[in-house]
Amino acid sequence: MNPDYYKDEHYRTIIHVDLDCFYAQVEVMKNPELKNVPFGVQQKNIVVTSNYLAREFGIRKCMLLSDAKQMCPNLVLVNGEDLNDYRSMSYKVTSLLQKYSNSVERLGLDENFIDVANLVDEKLQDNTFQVHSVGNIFGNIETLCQCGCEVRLKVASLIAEEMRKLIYEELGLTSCAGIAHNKLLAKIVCSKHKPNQQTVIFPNSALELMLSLNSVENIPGIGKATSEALRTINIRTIQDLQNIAISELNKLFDSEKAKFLQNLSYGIDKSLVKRSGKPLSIGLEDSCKLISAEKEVKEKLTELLKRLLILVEADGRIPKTIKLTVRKFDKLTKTSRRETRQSNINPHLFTSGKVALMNSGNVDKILITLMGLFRKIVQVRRPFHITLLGLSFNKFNERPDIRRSLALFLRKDLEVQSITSIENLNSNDSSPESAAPSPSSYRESSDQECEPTPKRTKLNMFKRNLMEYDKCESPCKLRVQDLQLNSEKHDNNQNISCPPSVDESVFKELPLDVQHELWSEYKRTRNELVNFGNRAKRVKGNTLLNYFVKK
DNA sequence: AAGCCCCAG
DNA sequence: CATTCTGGGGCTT
Repeated sequence: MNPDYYKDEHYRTIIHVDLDCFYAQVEVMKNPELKNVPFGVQQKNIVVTSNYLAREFGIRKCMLLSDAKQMCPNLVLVNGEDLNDYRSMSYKVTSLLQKYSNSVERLGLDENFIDVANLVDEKLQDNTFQVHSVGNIFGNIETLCQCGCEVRLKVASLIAEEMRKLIYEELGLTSCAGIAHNKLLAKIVCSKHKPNQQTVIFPNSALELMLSLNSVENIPGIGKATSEALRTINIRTIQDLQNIAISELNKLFDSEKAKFLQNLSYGIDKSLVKRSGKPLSIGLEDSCKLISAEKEVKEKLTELLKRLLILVEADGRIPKTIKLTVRKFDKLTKTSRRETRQSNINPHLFTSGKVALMNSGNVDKILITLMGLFRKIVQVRRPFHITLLGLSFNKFNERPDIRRSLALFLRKDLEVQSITSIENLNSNDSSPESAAPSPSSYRESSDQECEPTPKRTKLNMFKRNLMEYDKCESPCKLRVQDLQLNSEKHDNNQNISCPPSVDESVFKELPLDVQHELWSEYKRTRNELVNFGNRAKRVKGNTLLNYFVKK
């Protein structure tokens, strides 16, 4: 038996929410007449998903159009090649779920993991609260674990029901939920009762749930390549993976991966719910039958680029690199493979809003780089065959507007530009001399309702200013307004890392997006330090971080 | 940092 | 088997 099995801890409480046939639900909202007919969502030659009426005919994910039509001659089809509507609805769902926890991880467009530890603790503080569960329970409940996970999971089942109700009431979408002490089990158990239902699993039934998958390729995290590798040493079933000597797995995978895989087979998953933020890349791709002419390539790229620029504009950030993806078809081997090339782009093309973005001259400039990238992949002087073109923007800077307005604000309203005594900024600090001057322009009639003792401190004003920013409509703002979006990876995914040069107590008081901004700025300057050694200036220029460094 | 591969829905 | 249209992450160079 895997030694980790006896050490598995159940202190976490995780909900997995999965929207029912998501694309199909969005299409019904766009066209309610679809509600009572079997229909599928089509991309090129493929039915990528279908409603439940169609599934009764045997329609399955990624079925060929011709096969689907044979099974269900009356199948109605809607085109789903443009993901915009699905994507925007998806982010609305994530935004709703973020009301329950700051730790929400997106998976694809239709799934979210939520770590509800804090909410569960809150609910358990209330002694009048009668603990019970709602929804389906997977497995037996005769020998439940006594570590305390039972009540947490039951409470989480109530939270999951609230979440699903909210998603239905606010957005009209039905969903399923799985509740467990780790992500793996939450995800698997979620699919045990569908659609529009939820299921909780207690740790004592973890093995039963894993065995119900039958084969290793059904374990989330084990894909085609891994299961093929496992097959070479005759591992097919869950039990095979449980019982194989770890030394055998080490012949195929490094020891960390080997351990990870075997743990999965026991339903053990230590991975944390990662806070999802703004996407790290924004891309579009279009597959096609065959392209063999450079002119055609340029036309396709133009169309893709124009669509992509609209998405990037809506995102609000400034992209730094662009990547071209080409799928080459080899007529001899009858196989295709993807090749990519990327290059930096001139940020000036994006700095002055929509006009600059859609300016045809700028589009042309980007197109020239793209065709340059294309010729790196394809010898255009020789015959070539392309079956897919893709574009994506990959690295981003926040738009400078935010930082500039903050810096301006600070310079205007603070006598000193750098904050030397950080504690004085804390609104909980009651020492009288710490109060900052309060310009009358920031007095508001609604003051009394804001905070118990709304002290006019610099930090309060700083936060207020940000709230004002949040309220305003601006073309550079995200379409997904409420989302807590971060574009950085952090050492600790519960809290945002505090740059060592900044006082942590102040850092924690700052709004999340400012924390992100400070951290990413610190990382940039740190990288410069690495590159240039001691001669580099610590923090240079008129940066946000500069206002918060301890002196 | 660039490009490939693997994972997911 | 992959097929669509994405997006994240890890490995190698």
